Amino acid sequence: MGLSNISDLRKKEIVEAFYKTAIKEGLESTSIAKIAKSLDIPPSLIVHYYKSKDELVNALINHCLELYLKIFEKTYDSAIDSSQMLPSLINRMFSKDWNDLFDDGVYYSAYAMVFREPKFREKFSKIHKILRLKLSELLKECNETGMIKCINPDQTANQIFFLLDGTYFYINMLETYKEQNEHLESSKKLAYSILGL
Amino acid sequence: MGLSNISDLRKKEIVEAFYKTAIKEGLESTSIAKIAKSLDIPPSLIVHYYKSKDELVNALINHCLELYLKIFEKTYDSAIDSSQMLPSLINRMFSKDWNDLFDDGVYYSAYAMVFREPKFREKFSKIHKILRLKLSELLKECNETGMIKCINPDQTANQIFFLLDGTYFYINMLETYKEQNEHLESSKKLAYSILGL
DNA sequence: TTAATAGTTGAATGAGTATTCAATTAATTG
DNA sequence: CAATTAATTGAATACTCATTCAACTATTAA
Repeated sequence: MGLSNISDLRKKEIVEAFYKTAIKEGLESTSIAKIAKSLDIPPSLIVHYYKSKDELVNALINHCLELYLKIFEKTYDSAIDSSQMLPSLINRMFSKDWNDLFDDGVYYSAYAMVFREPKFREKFSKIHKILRLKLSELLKECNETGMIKCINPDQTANQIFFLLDGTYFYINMLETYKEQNEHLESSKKLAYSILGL
Repeated sequence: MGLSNISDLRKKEIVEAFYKTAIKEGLESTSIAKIAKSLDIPPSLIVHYYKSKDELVNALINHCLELYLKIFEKTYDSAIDSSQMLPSLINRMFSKDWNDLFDDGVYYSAYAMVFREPKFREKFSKIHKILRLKLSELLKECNETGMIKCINPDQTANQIFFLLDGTYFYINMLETYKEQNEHLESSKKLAYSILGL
């Protein structure tokens, strides 16, 4: 993480202010002026660092996807020993308080842009393919230790993520924590069943 | 379907123009002026029928959700006989050309509003709960005919939809039709397996 | 036919938008 | 210290936004 000069620091600061404002106001209705106000700087300074709004949105999407990836990587690293890794990962993936680390409102707004901007589509697919690859590799390792018997690790990794994404997609519509938790538990069980754990 | 007077016709016309414009330009960047232009009417006429932008967005979300629900209901009705209903439904749910009936870009943009507008959250959850209920009832019927042995139809219906939503969420990021189809096929198989078919 | 209502128009309002630019201050380098 | 570069400012640009309003034209009812 270089961020040596002021320029890079400012750029990061601006993107983070964008992210925070977008959480409150919504991604599409967050203007350069609003970001500037939250940082108490003139709007022209933001334009100085990001030549256009498009460039700024681009930087935000990068920021979001990196954040998303980091949360996953952190989950991987936190496992005590390798044999505990898979169940530990599944448990954390299907738990609401883990999901709360990231703002879904901004995430889905950014995702919606995938349908009109091919470059965003590529970014999103890249990150999600990386995540699937990581899980797939973990499954292969667990296969070798005899923990699981997974015939097609790539396919299974995909299935687990389908289940994960679909579950969060639904529970975000639900009001009570109780309801959300019940569905997460149900999906977690199904995930275990798919893995043969 | 009343739509007796001109007022109701105009209102529907406006919402549909909103939807079509949103497909091309994106939901959040579709203004009243743009909708008006596409209909070749002055913006003030739109405001006359929908007192505010918020009311207009509300009407669009209703329109989208009704459209979504209708697609499902049509799929239900199209089954030749009741014994064919379940496999026929699953096949159509997990096929891309069926999904293409509805614009996902607009759908996810609307979904993103769920995080800031409780009234939209309620609308979305209502529709999705109806869909799950319908599938659950179908599973119960299939249980009675002995077609399947589903211990918890409500939970199973949820799981099928988790898988469905998660699969579409992912394949929308993918470029090639081939890739998309492979994942849909894989998920369809898992759905069959979950149902014990 | 007259009166009342509903549909439609175009112009105007004020606030907010992204972006440009010249001027000014701060930091860095020779 | 002097010269150069980078960071910052504030004002101004042209444009789009949602919304208002008075005037106008159909349509309908009495």
